Amino acid sequence: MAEPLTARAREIVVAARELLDEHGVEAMTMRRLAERLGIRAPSLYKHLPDKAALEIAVIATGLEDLAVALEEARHAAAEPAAALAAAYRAFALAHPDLYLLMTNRPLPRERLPAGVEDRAAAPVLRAVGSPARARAFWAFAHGMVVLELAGRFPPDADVDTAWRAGIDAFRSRD
Amino acid sequence: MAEPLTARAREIVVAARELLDEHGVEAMTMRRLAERLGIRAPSLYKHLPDKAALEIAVIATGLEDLAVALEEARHAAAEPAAALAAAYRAFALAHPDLYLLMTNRPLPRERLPAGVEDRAAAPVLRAVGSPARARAFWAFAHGMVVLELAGRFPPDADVDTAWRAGIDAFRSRD
DNA sequence: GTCTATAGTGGGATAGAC
DNA sequence: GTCTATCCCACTATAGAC
Repeated sequence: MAEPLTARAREIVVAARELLDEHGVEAMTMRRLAERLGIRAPSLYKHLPDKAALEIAVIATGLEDLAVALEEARHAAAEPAAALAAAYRAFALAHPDLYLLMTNRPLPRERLPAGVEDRAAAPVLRAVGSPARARAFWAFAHGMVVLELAGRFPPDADVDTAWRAGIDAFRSRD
Repeated sequence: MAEPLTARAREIVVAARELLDEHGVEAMTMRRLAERLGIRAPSLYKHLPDKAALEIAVIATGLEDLAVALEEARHAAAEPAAALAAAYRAFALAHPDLYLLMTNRPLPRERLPAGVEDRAAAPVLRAVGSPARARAFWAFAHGMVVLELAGRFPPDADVDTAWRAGIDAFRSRD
C-alpha cells in the first residue's frame, strides 16, 4: 500500500516527529522541518512527494508506538482495562500533538502499513469483550484524553476520579 | 464578563454560524464572512474587535442551543441517560464544525456569558449521579461524537450499538 | 541532493478617506 | 458604517541551475 521510505525520508520523518513533540502541530511546516535539518524547504520534495505523505508517515510511526505501549500494559496487568487506560492516557499526554494528529481525521488506511491499526486496537478488544463495548471504551478513553488536552475540565475537576468512574462503569457485571 | 454585542454585531455572528454550518470552519474567515454580508472585510472590525471575539460569540450561541436541546431531552425521558446521549449526538451531527469549535480548545470562561457552561452540563449531572461519573459519561459521548465526525470507526462498525454499549455501561448497578 | 528564485494562495489586520 | 489601499504574515509547491 505504501511504498517504503528511503533512509533519508525516514530521517525527515523522525525530525518531523521531534518538531511535533517539541513545538506543536503548527510548527510542523515544510519550512521549519527543512530548517531543523539544515537544508531548504524545496529540497524536502526530493524525498517525499508532498506534505500529506509526511503526515501519513508520522502517523504510522505513532500508531506503532501506541500499539507497543498498549501491548506492554496488557502483559503487566492484573486489571487489564485500567492498565490499558493508564497507558493510553500516558501516551496521549506524552505526545499530545502527535496524538491529535493521529486521531483528528479519517485514517488514510490504504496508505498505511497493513495491520498497524488493528494491532493498536487489539489489546482493547481483548480487555473489554465485544467490539461494541471496545468501541465505547475507546470513545471514553479518547474523550477523556482530548478533553484533558483541550483543558476542558473545570479547574477544580478531579480527572483521575473521572477516569476511575469510567473504568468501573465498563467493568463486566457479575 | 463579556460586553454585550450591538445589534449589527449579532447579525454578523449569525452569519458566521451559517458559514460554519454550511461550509465548515475553514470558511469562517473574515473575508468570506464580509462577502456573505455584502460588505468588505475591514468593515467587520468596526463591530467586533478581532476574530477571537467573533469565535467566542459563536461558541456562546452554540452552548446555549446545546443546553436547550439537552434540557428538552431530559424532560421527555423515561431513560434519561439514553435520551441525553441521543440529543447530544444529534446536536453534534447536525452542527459538526460548530460542535468542534465549541469543544476543541479551552473554554474562554471569563469572556462567556455567566452560567452557559453550567447550564449545558447540568442535565448530564442530574442523569448520571456524581460529578466524576458525569465527566466520564460526557467523555464517552464526546469521544463517540468526535470519532464519528472524524470518520474513525471502521467502515463496518455498528456505531449505534457502540452507543448502546456505553450507555448501558453507565447505568447504575442495582 | 541541494540550491535560488519564485509562483500562487490565503489569512488577519490597520490607516485614513468618505 | 462603509470604503480603498495596503501591509505583513505564513504556507505548499514547482522550475531549473549546480
